[in-house]
Amino acid sequence: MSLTFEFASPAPVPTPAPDRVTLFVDVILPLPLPKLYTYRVPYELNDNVVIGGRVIVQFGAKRTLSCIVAAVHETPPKEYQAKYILEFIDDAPVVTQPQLKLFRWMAEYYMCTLGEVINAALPSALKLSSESRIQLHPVFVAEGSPYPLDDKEQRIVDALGGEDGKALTFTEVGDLLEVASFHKVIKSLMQKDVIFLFEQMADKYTPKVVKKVRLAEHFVTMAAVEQLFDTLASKPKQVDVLLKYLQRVPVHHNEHLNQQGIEKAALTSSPHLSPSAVNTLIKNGILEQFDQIVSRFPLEENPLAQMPFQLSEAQTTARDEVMTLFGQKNIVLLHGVTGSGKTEIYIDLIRNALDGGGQVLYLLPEIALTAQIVTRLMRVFGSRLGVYHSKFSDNERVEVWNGVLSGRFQVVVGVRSAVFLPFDSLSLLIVDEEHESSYKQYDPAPRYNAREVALMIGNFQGAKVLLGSATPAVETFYMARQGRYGLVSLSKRFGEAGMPEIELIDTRKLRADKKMHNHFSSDLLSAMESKIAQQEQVILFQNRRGYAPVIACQDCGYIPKCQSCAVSLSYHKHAHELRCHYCGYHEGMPTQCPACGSRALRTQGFGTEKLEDDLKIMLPQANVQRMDLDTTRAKNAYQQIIGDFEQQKTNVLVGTQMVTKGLDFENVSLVGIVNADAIIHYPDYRAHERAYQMFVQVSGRAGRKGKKGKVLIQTGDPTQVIFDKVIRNDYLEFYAYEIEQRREHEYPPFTRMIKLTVKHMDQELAQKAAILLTQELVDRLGRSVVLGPEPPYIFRIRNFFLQEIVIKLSREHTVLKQAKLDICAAMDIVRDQKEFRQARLVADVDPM
DNA sequence: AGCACGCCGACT
DNA sequence: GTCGGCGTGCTC
Repeated sequence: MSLTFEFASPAPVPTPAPDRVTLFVDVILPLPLPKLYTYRVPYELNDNVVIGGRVIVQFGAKRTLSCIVAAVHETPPKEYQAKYILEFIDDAPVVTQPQLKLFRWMAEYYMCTLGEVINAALPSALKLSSESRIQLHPVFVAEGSPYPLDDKEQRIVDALGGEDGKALTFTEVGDLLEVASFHKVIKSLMQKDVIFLFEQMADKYTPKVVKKVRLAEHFVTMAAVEQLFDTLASKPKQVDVLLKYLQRVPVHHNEHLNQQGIEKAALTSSPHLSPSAVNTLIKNGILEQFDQIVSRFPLEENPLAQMPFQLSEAQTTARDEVMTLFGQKNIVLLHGVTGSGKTEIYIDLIRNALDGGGQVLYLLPEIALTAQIVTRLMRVFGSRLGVYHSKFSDNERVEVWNGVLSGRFQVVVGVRSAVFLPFDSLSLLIVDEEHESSYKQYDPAPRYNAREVALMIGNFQGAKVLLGSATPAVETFYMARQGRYGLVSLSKRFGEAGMPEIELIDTRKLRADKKMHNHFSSDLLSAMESKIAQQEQVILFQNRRGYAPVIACQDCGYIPKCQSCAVSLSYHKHAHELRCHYCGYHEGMPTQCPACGSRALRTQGFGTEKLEDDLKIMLPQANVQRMDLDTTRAKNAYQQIIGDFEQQKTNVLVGTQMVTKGLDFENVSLVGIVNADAIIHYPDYRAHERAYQMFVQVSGRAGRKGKKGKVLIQTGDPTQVIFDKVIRNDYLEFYAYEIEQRREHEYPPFTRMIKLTVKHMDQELAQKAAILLTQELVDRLGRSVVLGPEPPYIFRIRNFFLQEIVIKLSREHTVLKQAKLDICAAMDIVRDQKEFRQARLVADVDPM
């Protein structure tokens, strides 16, 4: 100890901790990366750390990203120096703890990264993005540049203006120059020190603002108002405006009303008022204009909100049974035939759950989430109801997200992705049409099934889950039969409506007898004719869009195929072009055969478009409308078509799957399934289930409100087993038959499947990679559980050749977990192979 | 996923 | 000779 001081400084007692802890956070980047990344919290900002909040970090040399804080700790990373967090965005979580837990489970279960889950979960407006901007360099502004600038460069400099420091984004520069290669110009300007580049995080959520007006403060007394009218006596237009304002906002009764004012548009757009008078009043300081941030979902308190409706006896019984079963089980399946009034039961249960103070999530397949159902729910739940739909704008989604966080929305009705919303105290989840395959996300990752996710949320949050369907998924019904789920059945239709009468039409026989007219049997045609004559409506179902799936040259047999996919091009008559339904490629319809020059190009097969066309000729008296992906692409087209049909402007609705879902049309008395065989003959184990569900669901559209409906099914082979089950409308019988098939062939629910797809531009390499992958899988899991590799029916999509491997696993959790690890390991081995660098490997857990 | 670093063809 | 193609590897 060598001290140079006279008085020794106090012995270095362990300093009473200066409380200077260094915090680190693990963040989830919105990227498909397998790990979390650790950043350091600037000491002064320790208090700002929020788990589930967003932070901005520098990732790599050039990128600035926003990400979610998943964990906070004090452990400095050993192998590297953590970078600092640049900025904190939120002072409260945007992602709740229960969500983080759920997202971790999803990533593990569906074999993807947390980043991918986060990416799918967050509305993109919550994902800040770095937008590169350029600005004039201060040195250049002061001294100019020693280098000469060319024309393009000068234009950019001009646009950036002088001292005011205006910044342009790259896109803006691109627009300015009208050329794509603006990077060169920017680069050159940067080298000349004329501009510099900076990154700016832009919050993409913009609140909705309305312009409002109110009376300027010093006029808000009776006396002042009266005086005002005197002064304005010679300005009748302005007086009109003021009168209107006072009528809407009776300031003389209550001065405080003035604070809220009214929307400016209410005055300016009124036909009796002059907009310029409004502006004059504002200019003269009599009215004042202000902005107010408003919700995109107007808070209209509905007086009818609590209006009770009467459940039928059957509904009441079912509701009570559900409630009783919830006492013993967390999951209940409500098996109710089409038209049995499940929705009313849901509403009743939701109301009940809300009274208990919990949140409710009500999931519907996309095509079933219609204005019809939303209006109905709005009427009951008013402003407590949030709606989450894929056709919503991003801003609207953020509002729902925030509304759930703030507690404003206690019920959300939504599609698949609504399972990502930040609930933290759900007491009830409803999955309607639980068998629907649209609950499963195919691509991209996470390839989740919202039904399964809902079940897991229920499990995590201690909430009850109600699954509803007229045609439950075989897996679901099995669980109910096993006693794992409660089961409630509703076998009667609501009201007096009976089940429709189903009839098969043997098209093969009729064709031989020359009783087929194009794709219509005379039976179907005459049935349609008579229904239309009786002012009743008809739905025709054909599960194929477009005009014809194939065109062929009559002379040489040539069939136009997609250049990027292994499919023939479908003919779309309206657009007069050939389209690929897999990659979207399209080209004009050729006038002659590209191979032999013949003009004899004929269509083969038929889609909704051709049916619509044929009907217009065969039933000229009918008003025919088509509803499929092609006619509903525009934002409100769907609503338009439904509306027209509802108001009976159309007699016949021809459509794909879309017409099968949850639409209640009271006047439909006939449903025709034009080609049942196309639905049954599908190369996978679920074909029968899907066909059964489809037939029953379409049939369910026939006959409601007391009218007995009729269903005509055209098929080339009426003897197929499945028809028997459909006609007798006996789900149990169908189930009994199907479950045996599943047991015998070891399909779900007796096993759990994982489908691996290998994609490669090179056919041979795709196959080689798949063979290696299979080998690696067999080594780890055993030969018996690995099937394939095999090219799928459509073996090439978007220029990638596909190979599929299916793994059938035991449903035991531990086995499953281990198997997934093994599968990952096997995939990594293939990925690490130099030869297969270009291969893409995708795992799909519980494929549909 | 981007973005940088690094090694081989068609242009000033 | 350089500009630029995209193959490979990393990002706290």
